[in-house]
Amino acid sequence: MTTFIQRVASHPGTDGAIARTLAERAYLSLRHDVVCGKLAPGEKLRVEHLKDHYQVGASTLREALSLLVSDALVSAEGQRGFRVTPISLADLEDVTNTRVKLETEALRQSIRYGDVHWQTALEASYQLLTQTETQVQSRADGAESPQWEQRNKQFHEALIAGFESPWTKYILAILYRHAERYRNINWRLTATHASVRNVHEEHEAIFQAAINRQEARAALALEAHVRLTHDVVKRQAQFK
Amino acid sequence: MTTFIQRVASHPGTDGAIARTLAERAYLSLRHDVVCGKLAPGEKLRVEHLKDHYQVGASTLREALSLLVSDALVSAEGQRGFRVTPISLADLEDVTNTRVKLETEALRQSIRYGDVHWQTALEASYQLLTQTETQVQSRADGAESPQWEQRNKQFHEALIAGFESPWTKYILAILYRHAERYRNINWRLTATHASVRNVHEEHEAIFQAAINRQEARAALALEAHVRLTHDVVKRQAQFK
DNA sequence: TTTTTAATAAATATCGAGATATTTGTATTT
DNA sequence: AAATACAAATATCTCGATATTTATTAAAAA
Repeated sequence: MTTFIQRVASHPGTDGAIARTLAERAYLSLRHDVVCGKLAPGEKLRVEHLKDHYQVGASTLREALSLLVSDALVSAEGQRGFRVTPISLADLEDVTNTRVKLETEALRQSIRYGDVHWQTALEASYQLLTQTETQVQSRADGAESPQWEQRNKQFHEALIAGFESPWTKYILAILYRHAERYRNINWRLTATHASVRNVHEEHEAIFQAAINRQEARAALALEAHVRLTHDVVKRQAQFK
Repeated sequence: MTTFIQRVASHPGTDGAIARTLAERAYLSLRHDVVCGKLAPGEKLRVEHLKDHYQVGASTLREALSLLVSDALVSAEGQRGFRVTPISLADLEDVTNTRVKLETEALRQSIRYGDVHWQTALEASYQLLTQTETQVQSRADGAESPQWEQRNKQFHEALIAGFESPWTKYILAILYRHAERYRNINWRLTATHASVRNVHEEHEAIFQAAINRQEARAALALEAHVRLTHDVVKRQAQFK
């Protein structure tokens, strides 16, 4: 008898987390496909179709979809099934504002109380991100870069790692994923040579202020950074 | 053939929301039982047992539990089932701090931009809450009051209703539920005659400041209120 | 033509059995 | 006696079939 749950290479975009159940695997795969835009905003999610594609039973797929509902990436309406949560300018602004509020505060606390270990980890993640950003820049290639996505996220996580608040981190992770989705959906338009370069300069400004323990300056730089991303997406946005 | 999903009276604590599916009904029932402490923190949630009690199949119950996972009221560990999320002093403090940060900001915005309709609704909810609180006081009865819980929640919702941010409201609703759980678990110790009276005075202070559009004062009163609730629970806390 | 009603098709939601994994208990070995 | 290996029991997880609801289409009535 073969083992039913195989130790397959995890689906891209799963943060390297090992999914011990099929439901968890389906959840991570679905989440990835929603965030990267493969499952378009507003799209109907028919269980019968999806269960074939994700290779699980109906109940298991519904379990995965239920997990996505509370992430607000999928909406459920009783007796009328699931669909990918729609996008809107108002929602993007709400995501951005809420994120700015929580993330800048977390950064301030992090700078105030972060120890040596926090600083070291931050420097390391900044180095990695810088590497990727200079590469992307030299390639002059606006194509989607999973590596950049990963390292960008890790840099943002490292910034607030000095602040001990699981709840803040949990909420920010959810909000970050939504921001990521908005970025991905408009990626081809936004990831021009120029904007990538800007982003790197912004990252540097945040990093320097954080390392030098300049709370206010770091918070302002982070706010400007998050809002600029929002502005770019908004300017290019053509929500159908 | 009889209709399978009956239009039964909804389970207490379901906010009057009509559950269109059994999974949704089970979710609301389970959530209520976790929040009110009937399902104790850390308790193992065995699907085989619960499915009988909540009168649903195994898959449906798992779906309900999955919804609770993202509310952080239930924790899931792959292949090892579900259990009620444990409580801790650190978590209570995190919940309180995060809530204070978001709720005071929301209140300030609400006061700044809230229109006449916001003010009217706030006054109405304050009246209802006052009624209940004076009744509870006169009864000199520390027993759990579902009506007070409901009106207290509605008052807090009304305070921030002038601030247009679905995300903030969604997050605060989750955090509020956790705070409610901590309150319920220690209810008998905290709901003394004196504390109920204090709470009403605090509510009045918040209300007056909000109505008079005193942002800073209202925010401070709200922070003091939330933190005091936290302090009382903390002082009485005997986490096993 | 427009509106209602009825029949059909499609999709959702639910269940319980069976496959898989973990835990518990027992025997065997060092 | 402690540690390991094996076996039974318990619980989790998964699936496909079935019941129920919603959406679609066609026919009948206004």
